Amino acid sequence: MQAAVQPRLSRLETHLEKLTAPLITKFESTGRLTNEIRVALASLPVHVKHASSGEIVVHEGDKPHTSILVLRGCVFRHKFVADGKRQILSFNIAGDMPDLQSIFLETMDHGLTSVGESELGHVPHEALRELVTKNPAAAQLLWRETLIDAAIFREWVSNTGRRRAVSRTAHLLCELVFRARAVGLAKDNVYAMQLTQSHFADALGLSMVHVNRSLQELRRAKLIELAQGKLGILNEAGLRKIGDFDPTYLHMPATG
Amino acid sequence: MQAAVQPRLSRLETHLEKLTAPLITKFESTGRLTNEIRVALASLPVHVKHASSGEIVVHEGDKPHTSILVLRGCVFRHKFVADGKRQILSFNIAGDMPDLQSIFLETMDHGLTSVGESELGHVPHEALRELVTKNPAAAQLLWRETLIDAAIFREWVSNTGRRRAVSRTAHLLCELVFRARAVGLAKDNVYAMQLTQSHFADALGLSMVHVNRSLQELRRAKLIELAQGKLGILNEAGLRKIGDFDPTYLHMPATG
DNA sequence: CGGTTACTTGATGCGTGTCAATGTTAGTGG
DNA sequence: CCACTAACATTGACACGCATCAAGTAACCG
Repeated sequence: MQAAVQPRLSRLETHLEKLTAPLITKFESTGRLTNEIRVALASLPVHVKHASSGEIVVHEGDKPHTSILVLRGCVFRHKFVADGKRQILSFNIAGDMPDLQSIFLETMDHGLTSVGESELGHVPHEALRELVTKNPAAAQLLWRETLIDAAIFREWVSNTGRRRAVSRTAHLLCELVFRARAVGLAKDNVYAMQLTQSHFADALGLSMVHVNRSLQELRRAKLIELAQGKLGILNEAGLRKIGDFDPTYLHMPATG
Repeated sequence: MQAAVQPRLSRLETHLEKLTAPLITKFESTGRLTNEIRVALASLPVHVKHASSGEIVVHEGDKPHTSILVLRGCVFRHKFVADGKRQILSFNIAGDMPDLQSIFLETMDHGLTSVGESELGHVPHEALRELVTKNPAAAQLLWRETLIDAAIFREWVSNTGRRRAVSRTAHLLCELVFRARAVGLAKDNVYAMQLTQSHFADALGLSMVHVNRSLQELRRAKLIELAQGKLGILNEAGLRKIGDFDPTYLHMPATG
């Protein structure tokens, strides 16, 4: 399957099995990963590219022929509204495929930008389509990922629509930590991230100034520490309470 | 395939081929519907139930064994946040499967309520899973539906996060009319709907009072007529401009 | 025809945005 | 190693969009 669609080889592609590792790790925790699927995923052609800080990797309106698998770093999806204001739609870390939907939706309805430096695996749609046509189990695993993606959007609609600034901010922090933990990126309740308050503002539908004040309120309440790219959760129960955070919507295997 | 999973028969089920008609009509316009898929969809077992006005059909937290296909009427998805406020996540009309995601996401992260009286087809997950396992083309058509669903959520995040009340309201009206048109439910730019201003408020993250004032502003500007359950678009270009509405996110076949 | 539900209107206050200045930190080159 | 710079974070003053409260009106319904 792979030979037909193999793109130009990068040096890293000689270690194919390693490239989809973050994806496989993620699926493993769900208990849905058979050996057959693992092999199929591991043999997907992946072309690794480096993205620099702030680089727009995919533009709104593009008609891409690959989907992106985040290997290292962090990216975000975004839209622009009429007056130039930006809305961030999701943050995505290692193991996420933030534009997987483009395999069946021709035109990108949003853009994709790298937060800091990141490494992104580009997977040809052709290969993905062949995989999901021939391997229903793998298809359903990927489909499920896009369904969780949608579930997160639903929660963001609620968050933005019906919670006030402090609660909204706390909710986002909870989500980030939960998802980072699930892929082993948040040890000891500390998560290294490079998001600025400006990113938070655009994700939460708030002004940067107000995000700053909301974060201060969370710090004053001894719920979090946040400085120099390190987010520390001091009181998770408290943060979840303020953020009205119930992780059900993340549809993780064993989250109580 | 069907015999194994056939649920108790309702009288209407003797006309199986008619029940998935709204779904098939919708897919036909995309040009992706082969005869084989049509037959497969038409032979899905569908158990028709009537839902009364305001009836909660599926609750948040449920673990359903069927997905719902709207046959007639209108339903909406919703979540509740800590202080009891409600957020509406989508409005769904004939041909929509608002909780299709439940085939792979065990727990409902939102509820489903009927707006007025409606007729809902319940399709067993078992039959759907068998269909999508044996028929990749049908699977991809359904997958694509859930991807469009997600695209609409993304737009709602932007709408709620970054547009002000009047623009937000106009945007929602545009979306409703576009989607109604796509399934033949909005003739002559008039769409019959039973949504109250309260529904709009919960969908837009606004108070009912402010929705009322926003609608008045749109009426004063001669952009819409809205009364007695009839929404009339008087100046579509104007409404789209105010609502900053670009239908790309609906991923319809031929929308300019 | 009385009760209910939806819509409308006005008055008031709060939450958040905007503007503008300043502080802080990290990176850079002389 | 320090001056310079740019990006990010913080603070205060003020304005405004929208929520809330409350009352009233119109439409619908059995």
